[in-house]
Amino acid sequence: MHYSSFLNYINNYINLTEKEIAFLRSNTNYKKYLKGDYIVQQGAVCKHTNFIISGCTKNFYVDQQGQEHIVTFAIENWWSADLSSFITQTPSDFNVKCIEATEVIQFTYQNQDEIFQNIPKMETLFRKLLEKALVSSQKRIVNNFSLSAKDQYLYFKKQFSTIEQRVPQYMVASYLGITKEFLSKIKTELAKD
Amino acid sequence: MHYSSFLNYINNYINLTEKEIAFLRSNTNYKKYLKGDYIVQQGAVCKHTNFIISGCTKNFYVDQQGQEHIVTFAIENWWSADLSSFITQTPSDFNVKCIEATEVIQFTYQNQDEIFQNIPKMETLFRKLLEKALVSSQKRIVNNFSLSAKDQYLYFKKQFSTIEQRVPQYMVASYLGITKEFLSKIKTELAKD
DNA sequence: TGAATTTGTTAATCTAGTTTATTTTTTTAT
DNA sequence: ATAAAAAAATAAACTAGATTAACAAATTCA
Repeated sequence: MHYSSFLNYINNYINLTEKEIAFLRSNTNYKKYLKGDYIVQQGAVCKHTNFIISGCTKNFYVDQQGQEHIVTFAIENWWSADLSSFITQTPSDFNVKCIEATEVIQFTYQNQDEIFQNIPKMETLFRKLLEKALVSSQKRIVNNFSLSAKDQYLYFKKQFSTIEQRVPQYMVASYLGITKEFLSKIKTELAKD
Repeated sequence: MHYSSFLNYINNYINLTEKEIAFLRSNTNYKKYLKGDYIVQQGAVCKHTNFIISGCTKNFYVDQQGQEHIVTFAIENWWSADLSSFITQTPSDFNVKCIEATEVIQFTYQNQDEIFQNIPKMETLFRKLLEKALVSSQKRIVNNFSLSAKDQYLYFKKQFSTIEQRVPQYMVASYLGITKEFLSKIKTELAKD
């Protein structure tokens, strides 16, 4: 039952045979995290890529001044991991933490490798996911440079209205790279309309 | 002869048979651009992914105020395209322009598709490239938020010293998201040591 | 070779966003 | 229901980096 949303998701992109589905199941596992749990901690190796069945996570970096910078949020039907640590299997500079209780399907580096070798369609799916993720990451860089903080907030709200509603405001500020005080100011300004 | 550096590059990652090499050749083509030529123009579809044999390109966005924001540079042995437009085959928001005379091996969307279907190792190679590109894109976002302009410049210089030496300073400023005047200030400050 | 264009510098003034500190509101747990 | 904790709002002083404008150097190319 845990797998149904995962298989549904995959089914949107590619068609798998019964045998391939069985292979996928036997090379992944289900896990449940509580609110506040770390899936990856700065300094530890990111062991898994996680498909989120339910819940919400943040991927963030803590800088030398102890400030938290959120790189990505992830919710249902998204993927969550520290990619840098996962692909190199070396200690991570980032953290992945559950903002809500979160259920995931996870696979290890080795699992992934075997899945890609046995089901090439899955590698194609991942290649396409990565392309999209890179595009939106580059778009975010451009927005940082060309939009005011206010317009960046509006863009975020438009793109991720679900997340904006689920997540405390100070985390949105951290994602946008501004202070919570300034975001608060922006919001009161926007409300005057 | 044009292909030797391309094949060398690929050989660093995967081993291809003679037959596969022949297939790759017949599904790509060589092209030479002059300094100042556009490879992709804002509003046009990005037809090709380009492997750079020699030269240097910039991928940039022109915002509503007419300001140019450089997203990436690319030199020998790198890939250059507007990924967003290429993967969707829809008009681009970005430009790719040659900063120097530039020779490339290029393939179309269809070429790429056929290559991936006939040489799955090539898709694996691309998947891994994309992973690395995404990691460095995310790292750049974090740096934007957690480093001062000075430290961002130092990081860029360390990471891309070749590019820093080849490219006019105002383009480095554009890449860093600061004004050329401010970069000039940073450099004179750094020189006082 | 020298005029035109591109690139880089300096300095004064300005502003978007930060910092710090205090207060208010909302959420959580008992 | 209520105390404690977490999150949000407000406001004043402050700063990293932008803007403008004038000038200087370096390339380019006729």
